[in-house]
Order: sequence, then structure tokens, then C-alpha cells
Amino acid sequence: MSKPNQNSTSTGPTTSTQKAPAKKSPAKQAPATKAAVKQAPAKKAAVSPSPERRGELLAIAADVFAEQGYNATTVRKIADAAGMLAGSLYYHFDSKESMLEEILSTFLTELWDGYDTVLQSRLGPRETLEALVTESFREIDRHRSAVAIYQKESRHLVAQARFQYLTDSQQRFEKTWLTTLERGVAEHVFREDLDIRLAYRFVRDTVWVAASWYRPGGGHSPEEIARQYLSMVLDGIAVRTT
Amino acid sequence: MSKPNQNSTSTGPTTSTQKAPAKKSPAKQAPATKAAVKQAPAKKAAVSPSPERRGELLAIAADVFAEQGYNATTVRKIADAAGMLAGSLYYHFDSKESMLEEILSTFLTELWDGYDTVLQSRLGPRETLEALVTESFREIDRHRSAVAIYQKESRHLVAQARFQYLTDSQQRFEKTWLTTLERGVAEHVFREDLDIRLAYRFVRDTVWVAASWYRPGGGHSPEEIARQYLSMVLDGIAVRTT
Amino acid sequence: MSKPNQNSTSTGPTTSTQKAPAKKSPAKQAPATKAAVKQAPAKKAAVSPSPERRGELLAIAADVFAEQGYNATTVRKIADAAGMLAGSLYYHFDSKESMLEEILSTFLTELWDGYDTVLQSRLGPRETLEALVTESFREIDRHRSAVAIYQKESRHLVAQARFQYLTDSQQRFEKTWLTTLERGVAEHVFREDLDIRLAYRFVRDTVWVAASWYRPGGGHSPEEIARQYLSMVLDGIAVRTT
Amino acid sequence: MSKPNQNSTSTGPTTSTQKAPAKKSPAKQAPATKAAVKQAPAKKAAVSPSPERRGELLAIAADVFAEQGYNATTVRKIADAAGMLAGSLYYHFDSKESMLEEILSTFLTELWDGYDTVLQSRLGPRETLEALVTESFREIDRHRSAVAIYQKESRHLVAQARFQYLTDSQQRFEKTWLTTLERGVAEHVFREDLDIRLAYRFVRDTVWVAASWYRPGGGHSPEEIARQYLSMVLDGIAVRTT
DNA sequence: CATGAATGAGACTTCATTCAT
DNA sequence: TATGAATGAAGTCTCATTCAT
Repeated sequence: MSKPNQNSTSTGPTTSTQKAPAKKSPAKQAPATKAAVKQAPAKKAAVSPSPERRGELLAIAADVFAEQGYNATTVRKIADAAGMLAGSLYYHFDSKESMLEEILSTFLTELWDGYDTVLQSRLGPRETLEALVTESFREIDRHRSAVAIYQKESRHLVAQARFQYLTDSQQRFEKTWLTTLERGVAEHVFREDLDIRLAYRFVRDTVWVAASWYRPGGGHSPEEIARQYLSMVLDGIAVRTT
Repeated sequence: MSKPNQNSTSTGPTTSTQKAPAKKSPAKQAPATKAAVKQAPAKKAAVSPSPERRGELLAIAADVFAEQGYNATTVRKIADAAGMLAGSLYYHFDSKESMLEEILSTFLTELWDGYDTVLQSRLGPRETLEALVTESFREIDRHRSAVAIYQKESRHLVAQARFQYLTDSQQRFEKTWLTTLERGVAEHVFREDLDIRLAYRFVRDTVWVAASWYRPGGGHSPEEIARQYLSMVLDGIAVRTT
Repeated sequence: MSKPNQNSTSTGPTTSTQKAPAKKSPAKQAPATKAAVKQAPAKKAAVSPSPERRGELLAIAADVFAEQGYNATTVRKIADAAGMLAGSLYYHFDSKESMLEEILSTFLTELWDGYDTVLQSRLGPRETLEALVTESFREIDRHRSAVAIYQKESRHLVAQARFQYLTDSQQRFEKTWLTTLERGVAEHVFREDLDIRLAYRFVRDTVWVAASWYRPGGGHSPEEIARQYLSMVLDGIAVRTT
Repeated sequence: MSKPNQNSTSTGPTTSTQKAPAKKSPAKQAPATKAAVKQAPAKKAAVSPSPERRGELLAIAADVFAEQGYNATTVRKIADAAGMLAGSLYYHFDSKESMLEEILSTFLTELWDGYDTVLQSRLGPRETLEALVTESFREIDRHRSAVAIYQKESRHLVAQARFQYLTDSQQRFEKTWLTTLERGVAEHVFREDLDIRLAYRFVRDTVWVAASWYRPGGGHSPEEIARQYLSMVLDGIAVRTT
């Protein structure tokens, strides 16, 4: 039992084809990746006795990471923000990197919970797109820092085995969107002349970059922003010339 | 003995071949800032013996910065990529940061050259928007790494006096776009129900994030991509239902 | 509030059940040294509430020290092995070092008890040597971990005032053996051409290094091993050629 | 080429069944273990341009390791002894551990060079034993610190994949000695009643522990010490009673 | 121009130890 | 007695930078 916590319990979002709505399920299974990567003699125990403190600290860390960038964030800055000494963080977490990992995997798990709920509703392509975008803005609202971190850091991270699940998630994400767009074209609700991959990137980037400027509680609710974005994405900004 | 060049006064953005008057070109401020920051007794000589080598090295550095992030990039990685030892870079540049600065200011100078040319043509708002977007994709094509760096790093850099010109540029950028959009609404070529600031961010992000996936020489010319993007931005991806 | 016990004055080697007078028993010095080292105002109470638990913990600690080396052993490893948390050990012991000290001083006290019994029997030199070696193997059998620790760590420990008694013991040990060997030569039971100091080291190392591979309960009794070793030490491994 | 040196060239002693005498061959092949363990993107270059400095630093490090123990030795202590700053060591070596590895592997390579020369002479068992012991004392003379380190640290190190070659060497060592002793018994030059494994440990420990007290240049040449040791090991310390 | 070697600041991390509960 | 959470010192290592050659 020794050191009581550590992030061993966080779940890789890869495993998330969960049939039930299960929102906010707090990550029950360890990512498959980890099991394969670590053959160290299991020096860390399994469950955290006080998940609240962990959560607080992770939220603080996420804010600093988002604000300053992962590399530019020293553990001392996180500790300062948490009102403790740098070394004390290591009572709760294995490493700076494991904080990052837990932040991202928690976010992705919840994101996929939301997406899966949408996808299981088997809406039409336009309604699916609307629901996915709206859900995305909700996630940005709830996990703004995590999204911002994801945007900025995921590129470098995918190189590391530990962050394999980012790649997995990305692929699933891409497939989901491409399928939706293709269905929309096939069903004549999206324009036939679209370059699907380009449209995918267009929608994807359009939505997620919002995390870089969105401030929760700033006048617009996520649903409002989603509606405006969807209006632009679907109908364009130009006046209809008939 | 004395290092013959250094970018402090040489390739600064001020000296670039600006075709247009370009008032408030942000690059102009950089040298002033530097002068204020450094009080060392003029220990550096004036011009680099071989500006080509400088340019090569900067291009290499930009690629590595874009690939790995500025903070995660060590000067050794740059030197490796350039086939030299880390210390040798200091014959050409004052510091890692000055490389970054030169990369960004060079890019911004050229960007504003292009933008200013467009703006002086006094086109209608829709044509202005089209021309600015197209020009932007051309810049992405020519300075992909610089754009990617700009996207990723500018947020924290603006805190430093040395990078004041980033803020200046951003403000001018925002004003240019907001004005164009407002003119468009006023002239009934853009939808009246737009949230202008949201639309600004929408267009801005839509364009620049492309730098994160665009690969020069990859099938699509910048003009083609611009056309497709414009089509989506202006007319939306949905089929017109009347 | 105040920790009830601590080994500072309790199980020190002085208080052990020494059957023989054992002048200069090295353990005697330890308390004096300690008193000199610690100037804290007697903040610790006298005796541990449950000396058995202390003993168990020390045995566990000794095993881990022997296995991994003193420096490489963290108090957390000891606590893990004892099924408690690292901080909890400090209810029982002042410090990691005081555990080490108690392990070593306990061992040395018992060792000298045994040696003194032998020496008081006033046997001939060969029989003395045989008895000392046999006694040594018995100590290895009973205190394998302590012996292994002693072998590995005593060299750097002697530099510390707290472990002065190690030096004292070593000197007494050396004197005992040299005397025995010299007597043996004088009485023509040991070879005259011996380099006494070399022979001393030979016998000493031969015996004690066994602690590094000896496993109690592993086929050979300490007495058997002693007999075999003595056979080799006394008569050599070569066949007699006369 | 970047960072110029690093210990990538050191040879595992496992590979040492070299037919030719080849003394002091400076380790040409990388240990098989390393290739299997490291899949990192080969960030370190291959050959050291100034092996002399490396050698000096390794000798210094070996002395400190031997004196204080590997764990208790801080890189700062090594750097102090070398007259430089701690960080500067990392220009020459990857890590503290890689210094240790290079020290040990260099020593073992030379040791096996010497042993192989002896073994290829196909002497009788007694002469082989004498030659091996003598060779061992010569190695102690030349690599005292490395031998002392080996004695103290090899136990913990074998757990690490990087030090696999220690296990390999140990097994080969054991086989060599057991074979020699068995031949001796079979050919009636060693006593028939020997417990071979015990005798092996007896001889092995007897020889190598000498590194803990041997000081080069201290009156006795390695050959003299070897002769005295052999005299004791072969014929015992007791006077012959027939 | 470039190298080789070093500096020094600061990063992440470990760990013995403390203490309120 | 033991836990949970923290402290603070110290350790290994990285990296931008310097400078004599």
C-alpha cells in the first residue's frame, strides 16, 4: 500500500465505446498502453485515498499548463499555485508527465462519453454534426484547460508510447467526423463539391481552437456559441444571393 | 575574436523590402525595444559575413521550432540539424531567443507586405476578405514553420518586451479584419446576424490553423486551398435549401 | 504526543546480557559518543512500549539493508516490508541511521559475548582459532543480515563519531586474532614462515565474506561449514606431497 | 556527430573468449545488452575524440566510487575531485551510472583478457590455479578501485538489464574455477574430500576481498602477495604434522 | 567559421523527516 | 500506534551560453 495514490487509475480514452451514457465515469480501467509499457516492479500502489485533493491539484496544474505551455511550466509553478512546495507534488503524482497524462486522459474519456451518447442516438448527419459540435463546446466549457493543452501539446506527445491513446483517440475522432460528413454528402444535406478531408479539418479546427480564447462564464453559454458557429459553418458568412 | 555579425541590427524587420508604406509595420518596433533592453557596451559587430548561411540556419531552426516547440527545442537539436556543434551557432546568433525573434519578425514583415498590398487596392469587403485569405495561405505556403511557431508560441511571448511587436501586429490584424467584416455587413454582403467578433475569430482560426497540417508541395496549391476554404466560410457546408 | 521510546538509550549495546566481563567491549563507548553528539534537550522518552515490535522492525530493516545496501534502502522500502507507512517508523526509531546503529551494535555485542566466552577458556592457539571461527559462523547464522551490512558499510561508517565503536571493535578484533596467530607460531602449531598480518586478513576475510552467500537453513549447519573452512585454512586444499 | 563522446563504445566482458592474448584491448564491441535495451533514437554519437580525458575522469570517478560507495558518491564529489563542475561531467558521460558501467566493463574486459591467456596455456590444475590467482592479484594491482567497486556493488547491479554482463561474467568465472578445482581433484593434486563449491567460494573470496585493503605500491608486489596467499590456500597455515 | 570543453543556473525528482489527527 | 500530507535539502541531469584555440 505504501505511497497511497498515484495516477494508476486513470483510464485511456481508447476503451470508450461505452454503450451506456455513463457521463463523468471517473476512469475505471488503466489504459492498455500502460500495462504494456511499464514492467517496473509495480512500486506504486493502486487507488488514491483522497481523490478530491488529486482533482484539485490536477485542475490547478491544468490551468498552469494551459497558460504557460507544458514545457515552460515548472513543477514549482504548479506547486506555488497550489500553495505547497515542489517536492510535495510527488506525494500525489509520479511525475510532471503523469499529471499531464491524467489531465488529458480524463478529458478524453469524458469527451468520448459525450460523443458516444450522441452517436448512439443515430441522428441524421446534419443533426449529428450539430450535436457533436455542441457537445464539443460543452467540453470546452468544462475542460477548457485540458482542451487548450491538448491543442498545444498533443503533436509532440504522440511520439511517446505513454501517450499512444492520443493517437487512438485522434483516429477514432477522424473516422467519426469523416463518416458523418460522408453520410451528409450522400444524403444531400452537405454540399457535394466538398473536399471531405478539408471540410473535416475545417470543422475540427474551427471548433477546438475556440479553447484558446473561450473563457467560461463570459457572457456566452457553450450552447449559444455552438449555435453561432454552426450557423457559420453550415450556411457561411456571406449573404445568400439566392 | 569579436563575432563579426549578429542579428541585432542586420536582418531586423525594419530593413526588409517593403513595397508599401506600411505604416505601423510592427517590425519597426523591435529594434527600439532591443536597444532598450541591452545595455552592454556595443560588444557586437555589425553585419554577418554571409547572410545566406544565416538564412539557412534560421530556416533550419524554424523547422525544428515548429516541429518540437520552442521550449522543447534545444540549441543542440538545431545545431545537429545544421551539421554543426551547439556552440557554433553563437557565432551567428546572439541567443536562441534572437533566432526565434528573427524568424517571427521576418515572417510578420512579409505578411504585412502582402496584406498592405491587398489593403491598398481598396477592394470591396468580400473581395478584400478573399484576397486576405488567399494571401494568408500563400504565407503559410512560404513560411509554414514560422506560422506554426507563431500559432503555438505567440501567446506567452507577448509578455516579453522584446516581442512587443507581436502584440502590435495582432492588434493591427484584428482591426483590419474587424473593419473588413463590418464593412461587409454594412454593405450587405455579409450576414447581418453575425456576431462580428465571433466571425473574426472563426475566419482567423480557420485560416491559420491550417499551418498545423499544411505541407507545401502536397497536391493543393495555396490558391486552391484558399478557394475551398473561402467557399466554406462564405457559403457554408450545408446544401442551400432555397 | 511525545514519542514514548527511542533507541538512544534503550537497546544500546551496553545494556546487553554480557556473560563475561569483556573489558573494552566496544559497545560501551557508543552511549558516550551519542551523548556527545546529541545536544538536543532530552526530547525523547526512555523505553519503547513494545520491544518486540522494535525487534521485528529491526530484523526487517536489517534484511533490506543487507539486500540493497544502506544508502540504497529508503525508509519507505523498510516500511513497505513492514506493512506500514514510512512516517510510522519514526514512532519507533529516531532515524534511519539509528536503526542501522542498533542493528550493528546489537550484533557486535552478541559477537563479543561469544568471543569472550571462547577467550576465557584459555585454549591453545589452534583450538582458539577453531573456536573463534566456529563462533563466527554461528554469528553469521544468527545475524546474517547484520554481518552483511557490517561488511559492506563499516568502512564509511567509521568516519562518523556515532559509529566509533566499530573502530574499537575492529581494533580489538585485530588484536585478538594477531595474538592468537602469534601464539600459534611461537608454539609451533602454525607455520613459521607466515606473514602474520597477511594470515590475519586471510582468515578474517575467509570467514566473514561467507555472510554474502550463506543462507541459514540451507543444508549446511554453521558448525559443518566451520569445519570445512578450518580444514582448508589449516591444511590447505592441496594434497600433501610427503 | 553532435555531442562527441559518450560511453557507447565500451565492451561487455561477456564477449571475451578471445583466442589471441590481446591484452588491454580497449573494448571494441558494444555489449549485446545495450542494443536490446535502448531503443531511444540514438541521440548520442559513437566515438570519443579525446579518450584520454575520459580515461582520467573515469579513474577519478572509480577512486571516489571505491572510497565512498556508488550510491553515497554524488556527481559533485566526482566533479570536485576532477576540478570541474558537476554538470560538466555530462559533456563526457551520459550519466553517473554509465560511468560505473564503463569502469566495470573495462575492468572485466581486461580481467578476462588475462584469464583467457592463462587458460589457453593449458596448464595443469594446480598451475592453472596459481596462474589465475596471480593474474587476479595483478588485476587488483592495476584496477584496485574497479575491483573494490565490483565487490561492493555488483550484487545490486545484476538486477538491472544494463549490467547483465556482470551476471554473464560471474557465471563464466564460476565455471572456470569449478572446472579447475574438479580437474585438480580428479588428477589428485587437490584433496578429494573438498566440497568443491565451498572451496570455490573460499578461493574466490580470499583473493578478491584483498582489494578492500590492498594498496598499490605498498611494499608487496602483487606477485609476492599472490605467492603468500597461494601458500596458505594450498598448504594451509598449520604446521604439517607428518 | 567551427570545435571542444566547460560554466552555472535551474529543472525534475527523491527522500528522510515532521506532525496534526 | 499509525496515517496522510507535507517539508526542505539534496541529488541527478539538462541546457543556453561562453571562450580559447
